[in-house]
Amino acid sequence: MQKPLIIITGPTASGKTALSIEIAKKINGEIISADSMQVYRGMDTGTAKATKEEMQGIKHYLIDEFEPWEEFNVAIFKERCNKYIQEIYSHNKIPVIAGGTGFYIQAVLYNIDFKQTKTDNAYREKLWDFANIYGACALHNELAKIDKASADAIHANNIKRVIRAMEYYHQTGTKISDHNEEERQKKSPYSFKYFVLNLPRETLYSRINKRVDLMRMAGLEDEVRALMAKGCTKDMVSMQGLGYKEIINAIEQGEDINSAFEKIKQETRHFAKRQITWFKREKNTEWIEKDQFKTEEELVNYCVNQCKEIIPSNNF
RNA sequence: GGCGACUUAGCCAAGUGGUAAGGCAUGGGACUGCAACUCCCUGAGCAACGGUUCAAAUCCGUUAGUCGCCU
Repeated sequence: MQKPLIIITGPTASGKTALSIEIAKKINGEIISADSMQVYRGMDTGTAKATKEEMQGIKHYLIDEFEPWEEFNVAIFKERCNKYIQEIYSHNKIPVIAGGTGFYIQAVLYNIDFKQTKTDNAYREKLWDFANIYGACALHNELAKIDKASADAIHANNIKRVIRAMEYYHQTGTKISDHNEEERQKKSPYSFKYFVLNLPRETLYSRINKRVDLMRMAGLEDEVRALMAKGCTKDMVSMQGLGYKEIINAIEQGEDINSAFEKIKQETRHFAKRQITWFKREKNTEWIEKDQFKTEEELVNYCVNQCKEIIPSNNF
């Protein structure tokens, strides 16, 4: 029998964290964060991490589990997340995945296979060099020779994806396009509820702007300086996080911090838009238009009722 | 009141006689081991009116607005 899984996601600043905690409280759940940046220690205000008090005693997983200089990616996420899901079931609780990284959610929800191979950095670099010397199109042509379907699907300028497709072939001898096709057919092993929290665009954008102002007041700049003092550099994946890369740049280039914060707002708005595009494409989602609910309580109750459809009644 | 400059998409901005570059924003989209990443697509007929010309955003005139200087 398929086990229950609750997913709470949506664009940044839509209120996922608070909602997930309220729901977890009511359905006897524990939360697994699906956020590519909250996994890092020391990155708190910039990632809008929930505080201990806000968590209200609900157990959270995949927050503060890695140092900012450690390697982390979907494959690692999936492995850990699966482990925690089992652990939560063994406590007779319901796993609630909360966070805005759609790719990570997809990986777990559809049990995407990432094979056993490791990232091949040397090979990736070799291809990067090739692209730098001969151009993105030349690299893309190389991909077309080994995997025509991928080359057709990936734009030549998207070097990162072109490289991954080539790396896949290099490591497995099979085409990533075939692999993706297979994975796409998969049915979820879970009985799930996939909530996508949303707000009118205008409201969302003004919440984002306000939130960045609050992060600034809460000392985001100091947080970044502290990370830099610990040895964090802008080429690390963790430092590509919104708010981090802009401030590092401003500090290193000696640029105006005000414009750095304006840039953070702008890029966060762009990010929210990309997230929405992602969730629109996902199947079997339940969109929650937050402004249709009069109170937070009404919203929580609605979601909890929806969850009951897939949760055994002895959990309440 | 006089003199001068300017007026091109939501914003910035090229074009100075041959049928409107570019950037940003906005909106849409892709994404299956870096995903808060990376990448793609997306618009106006040039303040208004009237002239000159085969042809005007580009030249001339009038009007309006904006800015500067002067009295």
